[in-house]
Amino acid sequence: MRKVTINDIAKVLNVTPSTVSRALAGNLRVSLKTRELVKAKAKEMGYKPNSMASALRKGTSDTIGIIIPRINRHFFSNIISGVQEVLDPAGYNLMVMQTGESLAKEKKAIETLMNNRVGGLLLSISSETQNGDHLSEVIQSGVPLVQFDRVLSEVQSVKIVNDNRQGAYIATKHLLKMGYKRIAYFGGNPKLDTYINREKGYKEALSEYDVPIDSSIILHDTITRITGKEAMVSLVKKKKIDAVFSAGDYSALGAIDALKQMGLSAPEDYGVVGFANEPFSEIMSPSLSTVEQFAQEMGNKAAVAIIKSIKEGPMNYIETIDTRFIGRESSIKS
Amino acid sequence: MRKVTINDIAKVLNVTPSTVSRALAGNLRVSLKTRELVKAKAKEMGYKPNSMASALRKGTSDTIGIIIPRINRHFFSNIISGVQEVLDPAGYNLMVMQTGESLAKEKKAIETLMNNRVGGLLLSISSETQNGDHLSEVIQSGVPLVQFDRVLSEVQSVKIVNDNRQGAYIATKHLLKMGYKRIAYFGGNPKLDTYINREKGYKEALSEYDVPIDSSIILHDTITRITGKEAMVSLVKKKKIDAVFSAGDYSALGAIDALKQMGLSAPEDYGVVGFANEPFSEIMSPSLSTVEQFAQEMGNKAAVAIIKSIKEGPMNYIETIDTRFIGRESSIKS
DNA sequence: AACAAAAATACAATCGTTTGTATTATAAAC
DNA sequence: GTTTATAATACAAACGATTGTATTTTTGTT
Repeated sequence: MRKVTINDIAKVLNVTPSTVSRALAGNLRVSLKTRELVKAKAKEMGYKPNSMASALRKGTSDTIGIIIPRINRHFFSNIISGVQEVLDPAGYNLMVMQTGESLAKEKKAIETLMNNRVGGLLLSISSETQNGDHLSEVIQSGVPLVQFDRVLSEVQSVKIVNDNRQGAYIATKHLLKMGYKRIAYFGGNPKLDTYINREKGYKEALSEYDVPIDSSIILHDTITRITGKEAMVSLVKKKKIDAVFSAGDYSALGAIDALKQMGLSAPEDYGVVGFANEPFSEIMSPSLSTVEQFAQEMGNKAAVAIIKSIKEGPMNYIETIDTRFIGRESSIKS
Repeated sequence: MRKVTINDIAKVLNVTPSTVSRALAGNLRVSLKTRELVKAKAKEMGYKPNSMASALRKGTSDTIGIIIPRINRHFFSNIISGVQEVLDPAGYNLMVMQTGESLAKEKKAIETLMNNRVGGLLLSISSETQNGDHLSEVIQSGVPLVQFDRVLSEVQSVKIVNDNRQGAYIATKHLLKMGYKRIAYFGGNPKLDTYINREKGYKEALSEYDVPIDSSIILHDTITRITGKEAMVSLVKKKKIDAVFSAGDYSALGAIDALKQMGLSAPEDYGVVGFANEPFSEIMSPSLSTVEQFAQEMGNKAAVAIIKSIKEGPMNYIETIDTRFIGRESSIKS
């Protein structure tokens, strides 16, 4: 019941293992006749290549590692799906690691993947990660790296990101067009590029409409349903705002919770726009205006980039994916 | 810049590679003194084990494969999360494969994982899968198998499933208690155990309340938002029902879409209960009564089972996880 | 001090591929 | 028909860890 190996095939056909290996790989150094003979025999004998042996000898495998903060987040699971869409037909496998936003776990994940001799590494950093010190091993070893969504700009690699600035800009502009003037900003971790850029886009739109930027209504770490709700209650009480652009849908949802609780509503009393197009944003009532990010596409691009990097050596460029504004009830006054 | 190997350490310390290997593995055959010496030197030299070499020699790896229909589905991504929660601290890695509900892809995934000499296999079958023929290779090779959520009962393995019957039973009973009498059933693929059991639970509750079972209001393959809406429109027009128990939240959402469109509402005119506790079910309006499945817990249990199977050899039992009914606006008449 | 028993380490084969180099077989050239 | 070029295959050494067996060293006993 032992597995059939290349050597077994070689013995049966009275050739050497090297010939079998080359034949199976389609190497032109072995004649067409033998190539076909070997392939047929391999199939007949039920040969299954041992990826471990191959990886050991070659020093690299057909497995690609991906590291993300959380797999059970709509955005990231869609990215994975997009990655596999490309990797699968190309013959690569995917090993998934989660950091749970912890730098320590991120380091461990990188180490594990390196020990497994992955052919390439896809990474979206944890919110704790401040620099690329822990990536030096990856860079030095020559294993190609592709960063996506949350990237460290200091680290040399392909970077695939959303145009967060543009998305936030359009969303904020939309609110301005609808006549809202005092628009709050709810952001996340202010150290992440993602949120830095969303804030930039927000400010840019305000400036364009000559609306003064008021730092007292620009909030950070206000990205969950709970914190969004609390912030909204407070801002409404202070009568400081007439709308919110939230850098996440959850905090936008929280804002709407707050309005409902206070007997107010969107878009009549306050305009609300989120970011991410979470599945619930369309379903909730009022439905939530938001910015759609193309996660699947991001996954596709990251996968294409890693395959290219594997074949042609590490590269270094940034690719930006446009976002799309989706206007819904929460911000469209009739 | 070459990687440090066990042999390098051996040379430096003037011992043999076997001693180093055993020392690093904590084997008592090597003296405490050498063990500590080796470990220290390994650390000093920046030794990183080569998982491939180890896997080749041992014939198995510390990687566990998981096969699911779709990763970007809330339920499954939460299972993965739960699996990793257990696997991670135990030193196992996870390789994730998606079938997209295709049997052909499922076969390929199994082959790939077997070629990668995974230590164990976690599987939730595709909706196309009818039998376990393609699993014979796994069973024969002795690689432990754990099925979860969607399982083939004919195949010998650990099986971790939700108590779908119980969940459906409680949900239907709840509708009956609320005074609804003519309750439709919206199901999925009627060949999957999952839906067979939900239908069973539904019927059981009806029988208990002496409500006759009417096959004209028992619908299969009605599990998406669209099909749920269409079915609801049709049933309401025919005045056949006063409530729906849907085996999925999406079709329940569709049913509510239908009601809204016809100027009707839940729970006043029709009661609606879903299944799955999708994130949107709490957020939508009216909020949706549903049955919560503990995906994370299922993942935990599957992971524990696979580790146990790896250590103690393949096992064969079924573990059932209770579901929990969550009553919300869509079915609670005041 | 001699010997047995136990502990520690060394030796060597092995896992299944891959790949550079050497060798043999075939074809082409004169 | 010999020489040269080319195609096809064989040989053999890796890749890095693991593990059964053999050997050496240490410890204990009398």
